[in-house]
Amino acid sequence: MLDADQATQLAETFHLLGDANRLRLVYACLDKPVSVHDLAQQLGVSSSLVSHHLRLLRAARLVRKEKRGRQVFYQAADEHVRCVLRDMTEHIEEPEEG
Amino acid sequence: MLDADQATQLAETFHLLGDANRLRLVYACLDKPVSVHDLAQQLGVSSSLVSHHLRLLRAARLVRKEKRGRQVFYQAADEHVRCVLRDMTEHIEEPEEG
DNA sequence: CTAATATATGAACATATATTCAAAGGCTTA
DNA sequence: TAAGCCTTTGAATATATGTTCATATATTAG
Repeated sequence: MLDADQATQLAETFHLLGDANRLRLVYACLDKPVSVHDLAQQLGVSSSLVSHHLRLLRAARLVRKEKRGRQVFYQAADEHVRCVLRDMTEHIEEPEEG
Repeated sequence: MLDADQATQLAETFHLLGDANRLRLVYACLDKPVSVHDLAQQLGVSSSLVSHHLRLLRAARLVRKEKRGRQVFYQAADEHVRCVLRDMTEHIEEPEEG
């Protein structure tokens, strides 16, 4: 079972992936570190918005930060994150059953 | 990579798990069908609220509906759902690294 | 039929939150 | 030092959404 605190923390983590831009951010740096500027360019949004979102993603340890000179690179935190995205992608690609 | 439509659909699915009550609903019927009334009682919320949430979860095929007499039983849709929840639970239980 | 139980639905509201804009830090080069 | 680039931060706003309440629909019992 799941107590209330665990449920809240889990939900908060899922909530972060529940926004299209944030989800695309995680996807974009799933396998390699990417700078904030490049992430913004890939998504077609402002660096400010990217930074706001990355802050939240990092707080939930969904991405990791790595500073290189004046640039900051982010990448998906661990294998769990990759696995969650992979499974959910399979889920939505599954044809209707029943 | 992930196109905009896929990202939106994926995000919408994650978004549904991003609410503590909805998440607890899925958890509560992860391994067996549970009636709306029992779900409401387990979570300590109204049947109305449960029904609202189940409708959304069902639309995303996160849960399945099964009618028995005047009761309606719901259960988690498939193995992907169970896997996503398991992986994310492991993620939040992981100790801080780096 | 009426009564009772279980579930679903619709509207209304209070709250949360994604986004934008402006400005500030930090680091590198000249 | 100053200038320029990259990133972060804070406030303001428009929108989305979880919850409640009242009501409706369905199914069973008497």
